[in-house]
Amino acid sequence: MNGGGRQQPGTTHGGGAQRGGSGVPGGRRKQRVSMADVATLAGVSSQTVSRVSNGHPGVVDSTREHVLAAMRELGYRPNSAARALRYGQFNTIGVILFSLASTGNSRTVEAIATHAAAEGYAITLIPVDVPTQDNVLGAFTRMGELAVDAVIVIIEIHLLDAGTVTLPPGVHVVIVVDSDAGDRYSVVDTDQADGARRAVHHLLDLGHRTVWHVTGPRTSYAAQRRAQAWRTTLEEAGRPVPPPLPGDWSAESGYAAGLALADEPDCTAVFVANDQMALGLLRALHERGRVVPDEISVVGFDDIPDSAFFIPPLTTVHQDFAEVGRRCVQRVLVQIRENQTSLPGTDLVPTRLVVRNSTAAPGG
Amino acid sequence: MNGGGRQQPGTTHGGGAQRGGSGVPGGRRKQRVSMADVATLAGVSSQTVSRVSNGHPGVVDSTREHVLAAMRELGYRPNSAARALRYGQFNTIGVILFSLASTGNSRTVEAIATHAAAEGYAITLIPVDVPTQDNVLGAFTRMGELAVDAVIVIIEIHLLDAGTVTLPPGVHVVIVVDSDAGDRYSVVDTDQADGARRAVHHLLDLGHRTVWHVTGPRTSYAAQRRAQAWRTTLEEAGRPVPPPLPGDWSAESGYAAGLALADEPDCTAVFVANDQMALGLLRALHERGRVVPDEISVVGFDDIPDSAFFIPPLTTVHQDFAEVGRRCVQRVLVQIRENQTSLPGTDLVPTRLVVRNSTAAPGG
DNA sequence: TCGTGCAATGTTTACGTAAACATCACGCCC
DNA sequence: GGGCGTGATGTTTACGTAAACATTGCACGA
Repeated sequence: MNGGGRQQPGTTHGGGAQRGGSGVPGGRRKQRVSMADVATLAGVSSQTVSRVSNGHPGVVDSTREHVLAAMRELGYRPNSAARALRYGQFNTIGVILFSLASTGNSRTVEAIATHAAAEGYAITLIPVDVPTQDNVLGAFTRMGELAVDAVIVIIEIHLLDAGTVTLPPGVHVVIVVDSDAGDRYSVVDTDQADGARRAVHHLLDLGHRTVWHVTGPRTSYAAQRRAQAWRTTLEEAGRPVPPPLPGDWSAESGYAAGLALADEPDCTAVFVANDQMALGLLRALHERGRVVPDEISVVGFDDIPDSAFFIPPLTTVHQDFAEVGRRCVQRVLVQIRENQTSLPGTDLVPTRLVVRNSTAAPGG
Repeated sequence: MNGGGRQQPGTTHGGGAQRGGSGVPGGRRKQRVSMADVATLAGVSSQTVSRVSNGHPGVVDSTREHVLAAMRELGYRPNSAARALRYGQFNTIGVILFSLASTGNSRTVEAIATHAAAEGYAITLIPVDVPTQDNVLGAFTRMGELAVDAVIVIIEIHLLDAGTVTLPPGVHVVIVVDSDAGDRYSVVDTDQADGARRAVHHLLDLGHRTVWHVTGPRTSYAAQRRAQAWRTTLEEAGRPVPPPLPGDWSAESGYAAGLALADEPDCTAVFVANDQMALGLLRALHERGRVVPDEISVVGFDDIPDSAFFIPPLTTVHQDFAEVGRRCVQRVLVQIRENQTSLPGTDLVPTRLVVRNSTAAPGG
């Protein structure tokens, strides 16, 4: 079979870069090595190869060695398509997300991928550029076709919450991040409310009379939670609640809010719903000659790596995205293994406040 | 990790047990609807269902309608495992990457995912936390097992370049970003040298005598390219070449470089190898009372969204990550379709300079 | 000595799909 | 009007794996 007749037309410009790997017969081409090939070489049945491949007991050492040697020689690799067909599962977790652009999402996805890999699962990514019901549903359909074993949804919308999108029944495990659908689905999220509370308390504790707020987009459940907690915390402390300034997560919207805030003589403290907006806000205040933290204190949310190098270094609420990803995978695996469609409940990952130089007592 | 049994949901075998569903959406289990089921309901053979499913001609309209109706009624979805087994391909592209943490990587991956999806391909992600040869090789092995049709590698290392890692022969298509292996593999990359040249020329054109440089990590080919182009451009202009300051992409390393640079009275212009380091550098200069751009001009690289809101807004080299991702997919698909192992050559995506407020004529 | 029983290995089969081949019905031409 | 082509549909088979079942061989006890 070596150098078999079905070779490709010779366009191997690369000079057989792949030839390096020991004498693998055949070379490129599809021709995967199957168990049958290994079995033939090792002089056993393919079932024995299967047993060795899966670490089943009941194979004598000498036989096992032969098989392993044959596997090595042929460069055998199990065919996951066949395996998936056999078992009805792919060892793959699908991830549907809106965008990788935000730090949070990409960090979460990375953690998901890492932990999934550790458990022998690969992840399949489907981005949904515009989160309409159709698109989300389409993504689910694709996931179904791809026969993933579970789907993790990372989308900041209320489609799921509003029940306008019903998750298709074919996919029997779903986990949603950033959603309040905890009663119906399995949800993992950062403890948004707790983080916001910490931020506001920090500012109040410093002596500020009240705290202004720049929100995230209305469509984000996380943004809503943060705003809600900000308001509640102020109310519980008996402080006045200034009108929230609308933002959309972008530095630009933070900049706009900063310009507006610079003209508010009363404002001595701001809680900004994420670090990027805080960056824009800091620049606006700087441009307007408002000194942070002497005149105005600023607290962000996320603790992106850069925030320690803002001017001034930003006090912010740290989100543990890696932990969120880890718990997503953990939950999903539990559900796969127990073969449950859903495991309702919300799993909140705690936050912590990172105090840097953007906050101080008022009138400092 | 052992024994007691490989957690079969025992009931699933031995017959109809897999029909476990309780009718409720979500209560169903495996419940795979196969072509045979559709065929039975439609009163045709499964082959006819296959023909309808794949849009083959030669099916009479009335029959087709029956089949489609049956599909709808049963919620039929093709099983990609079986399909993959049949065809020997998965319609999946594997992506091996070092980290999603950098803006560039996550944007590139997002673009890859988007364009792949448009072509009917899903992407499977495997992160390699520590890019040792073993880990990279392991990732390839996993990819092989997953039966992806192609692999895109996004790793900033020289393992591939140095030839210490030989890409396994089982996977017949490979594209590498950020590598100089263009002679052996198919490479798509931003035109690093061109971007760096633009940055340096911009500063020289403003009247600066020379330009300092904060580099990326030594292991990054992109960083090397930028540094090389910086040096060459200065030399060609007959300017002195100051000693480069080492960085590692992080804002922190940029901060350190900034502190060092603040003490260089000669320094009037810096080209920083990425925006994050520029952020740290700006803060260091600010702390030391060195005014940007009046005393020192700064140019970054990447044009991350935040850079427009640095203090001052950063002049930087724009990288089109989306385009890089798009071309990766395009190349990979060409290779898959032509069934080539490799399509050597380097595809460079151009950059452009975005001038903001961090640069000015010297002594301004 | 011959079963017995168990451990090691082989054989059959099914998973869902689709190519290749087989059949069937119908209408057309000589 | 009968052979025959053509288009519509059915049947067989293979893809690679692994559970279920079948077979072999050997040790041990009666």
